[in-house]
Amino acid sequence: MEPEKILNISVDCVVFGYDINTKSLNVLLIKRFLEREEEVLVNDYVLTGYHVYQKETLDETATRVLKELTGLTDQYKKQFKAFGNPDRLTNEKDLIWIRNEGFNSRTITIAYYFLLKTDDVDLKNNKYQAKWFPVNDLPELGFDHEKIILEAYEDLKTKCLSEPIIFKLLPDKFTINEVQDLYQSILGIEIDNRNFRRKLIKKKYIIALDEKQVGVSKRPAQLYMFSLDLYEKMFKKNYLINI
Amino acid sequence: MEPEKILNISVDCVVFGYDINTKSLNVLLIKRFLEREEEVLVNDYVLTGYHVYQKETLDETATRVLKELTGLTDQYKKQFKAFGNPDRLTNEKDLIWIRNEGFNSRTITIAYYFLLKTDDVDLKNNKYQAKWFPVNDLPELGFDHEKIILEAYEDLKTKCLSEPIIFKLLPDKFTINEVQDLYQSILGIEIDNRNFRRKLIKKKYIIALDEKQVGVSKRPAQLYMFSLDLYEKMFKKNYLINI
DNA sequence: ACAAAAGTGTTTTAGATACACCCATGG
DNA sequence: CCATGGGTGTATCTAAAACACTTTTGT
Repeated sequence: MEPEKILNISVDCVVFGYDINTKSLNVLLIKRFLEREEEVLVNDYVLTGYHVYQKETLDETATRVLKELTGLTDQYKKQFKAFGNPDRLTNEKDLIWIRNEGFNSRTITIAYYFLLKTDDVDLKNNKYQAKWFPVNDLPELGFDHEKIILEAYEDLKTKCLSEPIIFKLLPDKFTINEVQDLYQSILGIEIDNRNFRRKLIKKKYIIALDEKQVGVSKRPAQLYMFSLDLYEKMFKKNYLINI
Repeated sequence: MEPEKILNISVDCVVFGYDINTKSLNVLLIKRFLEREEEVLVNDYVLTGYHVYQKETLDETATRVLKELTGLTDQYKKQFKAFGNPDRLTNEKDLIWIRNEGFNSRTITIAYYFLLKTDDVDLKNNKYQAKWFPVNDLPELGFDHEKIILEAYEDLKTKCLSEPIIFKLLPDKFTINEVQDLYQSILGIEIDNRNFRRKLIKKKYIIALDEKQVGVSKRPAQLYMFSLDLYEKMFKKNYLINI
């Protein structure tokens, strides 16, 4: 039997997945489809989310939602904002959907985002018809989910400049150029390869491995890993005022 | 008649007020007191907060709460986190209080913080017995409000390094040393006056006025103001990766 | 041998840091 | 005239920015 739900509080999850091959930052969305008497009433995409249970924390709800969608646990997650406008679920399709599902139109959602690798998710036979979309090329979205995604993206852009969360989007072993590509994808900027390379290699917590890429069709690159342990040991808060 | 409340969703407000005279960053707290048959059951402090109304946004709830407590409107506010652990209101005093007030023990709160000047609030005859406390010397707090305050403070510390929100805590006309004192209070650090002064004066949106302090007992200092307009005009996002 | 991506150095410029004394004013 | 806080200048160092060619490898 399902635990008791809180009917007016949900958690919505923006699942960011980086595709290292296409160099694309993607968002995982599920299909929202409803038809009646041959007529398609609702046909768009939404974030995955669910009501909070009476006996769980918000973090637990988020973890549960991700696991239900992808099977994954222990991924980086961040609660970034609550959305609670009274009109956030009130466009026509949303009302049809809500009536059909029987939940509260005045629902407040606590939004999280997750950072993981597209490759880690197997979407074959996904029961929600989940699909990856580039964050810069989203489909038609239900509810206020476009807004939620864009705010998550903004937070990610800011945060990746000051915290080493970028490595959550990459495999354990990566090349310098892959990190650069990722920054460029997220931030939508061009970075000078020489300067970037020097800067990154200088960090003591970016560790050169005794390994190179295998199975690439051109010159294989040096592999590196990120040591969270070393990062935290040497972390020193700097109070640089930059206004 | 009071609008309909959402019984399990509240907004709590961390009201930061800077006292330019004592150079103290303070938090405004209200008294929580309950006695029965001569026995004091609850006697501590809490944040101000209230349930969200059915027909208002979360921002509107926060604004309303601040107005009710201080009479002030149009102050800088920021929604910074939602707190929703099932056990967040379950220590003994909290349960007594909740039973007495008749609200839901599984309440999720959306926490905001406000930035203003201690001087702008008149606490004479305040109906909530509101009182300022230095953020570094808080009294005994009910619910999970100490945690909420500390998280708000962390967010403020981070944010004041990269956004010009510091000026929300100062009068319109201020001296360079007042800004320095404020940074030092918030961050708990010492700053070199010459370097700080040079750096601040160089900014084009820090405007020297044709005015000096009046009524001070020593050499009056040059007054400056902050131009949000100029700041926004010249604002250029920098993508400095600092991990 | 060639295509493709990996990798490499130097110069300039901007800003952070460190540091100690004189000055203007009100009392 | 003196106590107090306001205000000032320079030298060093670190890191960012700008910039183009050579090397390695798989095919």
